Amino acid sequence: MTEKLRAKLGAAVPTLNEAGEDLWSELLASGVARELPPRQFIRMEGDHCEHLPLVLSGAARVYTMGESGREITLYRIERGESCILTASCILNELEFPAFARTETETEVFLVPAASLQGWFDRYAVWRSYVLSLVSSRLADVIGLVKEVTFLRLDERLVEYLIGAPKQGNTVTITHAALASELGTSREVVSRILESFESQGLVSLERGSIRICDESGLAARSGK
Amino acid sequence: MTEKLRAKLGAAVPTLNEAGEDLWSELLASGVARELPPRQFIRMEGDHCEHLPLVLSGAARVYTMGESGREITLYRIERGESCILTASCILNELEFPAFARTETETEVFLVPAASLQGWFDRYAVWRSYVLSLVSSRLADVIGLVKEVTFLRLDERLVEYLIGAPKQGNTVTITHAALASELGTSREVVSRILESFESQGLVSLERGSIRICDESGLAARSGK
DNA sequence: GAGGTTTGGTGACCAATGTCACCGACCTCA
DNA sequence: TGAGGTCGGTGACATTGGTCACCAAACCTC
Repeated sequence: MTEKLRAKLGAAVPTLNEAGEDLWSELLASGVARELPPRQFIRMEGDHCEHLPLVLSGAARVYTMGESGREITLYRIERGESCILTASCILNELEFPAFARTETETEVFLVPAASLQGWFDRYAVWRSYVLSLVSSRLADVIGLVKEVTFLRLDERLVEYLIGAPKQGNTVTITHAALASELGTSREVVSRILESFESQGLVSLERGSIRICDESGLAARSGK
Repeated sequence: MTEKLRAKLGAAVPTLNEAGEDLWSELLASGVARELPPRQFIRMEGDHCEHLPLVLSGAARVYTMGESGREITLYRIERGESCILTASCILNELEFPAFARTETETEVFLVPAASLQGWFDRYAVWRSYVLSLVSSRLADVIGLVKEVTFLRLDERLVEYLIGAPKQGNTVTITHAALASELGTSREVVSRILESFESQGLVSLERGSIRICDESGLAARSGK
């Protein structure tokens, strides 16, 4: 039982394989694995955080929302990562400034907030795990500021399509979801996609977008 | 000499007063104080970082830039803070994703990159200093994404004016500098300020903005 | 296959923003 | 006092993006 969990954790978070027995026994003693359904909220804006979720499989989306209800994705938490924003909140006693929600069925390992600081002080492996996550988030979000401030929506849409997970050359996402990614509205996304289609860059189907001319598409992001 | 420096560091970074002699002696042995003139670049985009600057007095602005040359301020580094983005870059071996530049005459204490990781492993005080800085930056920048994505410029301008450093009720800044704060162009700022003035909310002078009706101004940010 | 739900297409419209091209006022300093 | 730089005002414009109001097609469930 515990063996299985340990294997899973080790596989998801390679860094932890360098951990000693002491950290492992604390991890396994105080943490709990949990299975979350898709679209389950992990955190709401303003939450106080009582545990740190570490993603074993699946993924969660971290996003924020404007008054109008429009959303924008800040980043995703994938296998092996954890909701580091939670960690920050715990360590600085801040409120959580965003929403986090699973996208697919997601297995998480929950670590109680109380343990975090102590581990951070005692275990170098844990330290570097946490710190490198926080800092790469910081870099991500700075990149996002840059995008939002200086790029047009069509350029951002291209970047999304190019970087998105694909089956072959097809991105499976609805226009509405794409709008929530980018922080805009469905109509605007549809309009831009339609113009891409009329230029032969993509072909559209209900619920998915096939990229026909990736280099042509990429060229649109430059200008 | 060293005594003076130690006092200065301790005064600027209260956390360090909890540090033991071991950390102090390393700090003082490997770091160097330096006086920087206003508008001096500390970091350029793409830099590799060789030392971590810790601000003893003065302030630096961290910003990024679009292709057109427009700028947007990400945050400021004030007394006692350090260019934590530098720390992230050092620890993760990334390139620096922004610009950092002093605003006023600024005293910094330079810590060589090579020392950082070791201190981070050995000294709890140093750890919590670094981690709390990184995480509060993350929260700041997430807030910025939210602003940029969901607020209109006039609302953001109001927020800036309300939060800005003032002498009495006067904010000393040029329209062009304000534009660089917000990531827009000077003309747009002038236009909005002019409309504020015509509503009796502010009064404008060359190089400064006097806030006449703070609550009226604040009301404009809501709607 | 009927009815509800999800998805996306569309046109019209307007508000917000960025850009260009000036000009004039003011400031500094040689 | 004259020259050059900084600061800001302004009008005209084009583009971009957000919103509203529908509708129609595709899909799902019973």
